[in-house]
Amino acid sequence: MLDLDTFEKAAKNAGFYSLDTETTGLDTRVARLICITFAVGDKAWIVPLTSFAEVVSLNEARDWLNQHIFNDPNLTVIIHNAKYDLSIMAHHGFEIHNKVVDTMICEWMTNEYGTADPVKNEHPHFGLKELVWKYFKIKRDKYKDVADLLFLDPKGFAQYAMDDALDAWRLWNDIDVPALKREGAGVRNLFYEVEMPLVFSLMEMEESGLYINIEKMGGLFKKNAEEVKDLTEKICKHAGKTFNLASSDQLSDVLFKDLKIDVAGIPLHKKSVPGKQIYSTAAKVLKHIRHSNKIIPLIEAYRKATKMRDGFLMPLLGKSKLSEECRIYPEFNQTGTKIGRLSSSNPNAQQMPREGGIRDCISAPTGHVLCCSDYSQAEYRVLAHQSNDVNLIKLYNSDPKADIHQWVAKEAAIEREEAKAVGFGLLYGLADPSLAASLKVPLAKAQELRAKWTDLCKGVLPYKKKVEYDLIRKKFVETIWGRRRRFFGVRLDDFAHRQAFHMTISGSAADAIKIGTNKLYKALQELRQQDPRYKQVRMLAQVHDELVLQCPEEIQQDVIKLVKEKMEDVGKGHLKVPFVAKVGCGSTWSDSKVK
DNA sequence: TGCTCGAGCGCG
DNA sequence: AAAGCGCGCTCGAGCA
Repeated sequence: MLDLDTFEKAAKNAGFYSLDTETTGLDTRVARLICITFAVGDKAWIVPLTSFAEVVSLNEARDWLNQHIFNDPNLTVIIHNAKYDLSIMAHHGFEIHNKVVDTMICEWMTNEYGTADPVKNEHPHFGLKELVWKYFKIKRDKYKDVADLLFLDPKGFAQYAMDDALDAWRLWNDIDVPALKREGAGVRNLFYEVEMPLVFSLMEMEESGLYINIEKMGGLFKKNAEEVKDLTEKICKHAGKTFNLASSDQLSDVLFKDLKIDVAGIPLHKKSVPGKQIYSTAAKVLKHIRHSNKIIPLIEAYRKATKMRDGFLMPLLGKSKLSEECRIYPEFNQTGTKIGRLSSSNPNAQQMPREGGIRDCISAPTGHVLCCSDYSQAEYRVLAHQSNDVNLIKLYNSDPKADIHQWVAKEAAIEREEAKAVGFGLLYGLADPSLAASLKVPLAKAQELRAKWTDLCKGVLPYKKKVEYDLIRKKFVETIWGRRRRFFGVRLDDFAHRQAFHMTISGSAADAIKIGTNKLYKALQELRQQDPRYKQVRMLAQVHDELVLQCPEEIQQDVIKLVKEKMEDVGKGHLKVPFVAKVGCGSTWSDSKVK
């Protein structure tokens, strides 16, 4: 059953092997290994560790594999979703020093739609079994359908486990290697040099989690509960009846039927039918009708308070109380977006409210501080580079800390808020009428502001045109580093134009922070060898242009220096403008941010 | 009870 | 179709 000697020979002969694990759960902090499987070509091996009639002791497996397989830096291990398996393996004492290629990430980089239909705007999936069906038309059972086999039919379970390793091998060799060959050098380089190393930073973040000051958050929760109760009573009194305030349908009836607020200009819901009109009660609508009835500000306050309760206080308190360390453990998904950014979930660390005190409750444990690195105007620096605009390039080179909105405002003799709205709208392709609405100015004024902006930065519109041209000619667009977003089989309308343009900007910024994060991680690994205090410096979270770390209080000044140096060491000698990181430390997430 | 969908809203 | 880009989460409503 074992015959690991033949595995060693085969792996070393090929230079590659694939690995998969079966475990008792998805939480890497508590899950236990059931078995490890390997494949080389069409041969597979299994190391049964628990639950089988005959098992190998964990110590024995660990010693042998660490010594014969995992310590070889010239071997490449193929894993589907390596972050998970490597994390489980690390928890069981395996030390894997092989090169890693992740078939899930490779799939995402070479086809960001995964098994979803690009035309339907579905949420992409990159599951091994779905991909095996897509490419090989092989139907594999889902884990939950074979979990019982472990006891009823161990041989069947073993086969299932080995199939995963065989599938990963096949996916890499038959699909991914040719796909990487077809793609540009940019995609290949990003895959091997950016995304693969990044896996280890994300493992560190997921392992570390975020410490919650439960007492402080409990205080917020108590205050919030009183607020919600008070507002509910007031609103129902105004409405003259009790109803479910969380139901937008019921609220629509109260506002526009009972209270007879004017419906002119209010958008209808999709499910509105001639007999039953349901009007939108979104924040934008409420703001618009705020002065037509005293109930509106109460509803706005109620929405804020319940969003806080249901979206943050309840789930964060619940999760942190489950953990002995008072921590929440957000996941950072490397294949979660179509533009190259990360996404986060369970809970989503990338949507913690800036206002309302949540970030004051996310803190560092005693003796430590949080360290926060924030790229200054990353997207506009990318725009400067991509558009080759002389003024923008001059601006950021003459003053690395320049504020583009301030500069535009001064040069064009407009308000900073106006300049900011125009600049922001430009990145997302905002049309003039919407710009006018958001600034509350006439259309002509909005057009004038936009003209002033594009006149100052003459390279921007031609760059936008270039992206559209590329899109139509090649059906994909690229970031500075060559990451691609494809539009195969998609109508190249204005919507696609906006998506494409935005991807080249935000996607480039995403590449940049990933490269900076890798440089920092590498530096930390080296320092950890020399100075044990650096083992306590941990990456905790990434929020698109921001990186959050935790470090011992006494080395915070050194860490600030290191983080700034490494995060700014992006595109040196290659980009036309510098990247600038604002780095600060503090006892909470709020305090650690540099204003 | 469990599923999907849309509305609404938090973040960059 | 979307009509301002990219995400994930919670709730209500409708359905089986």
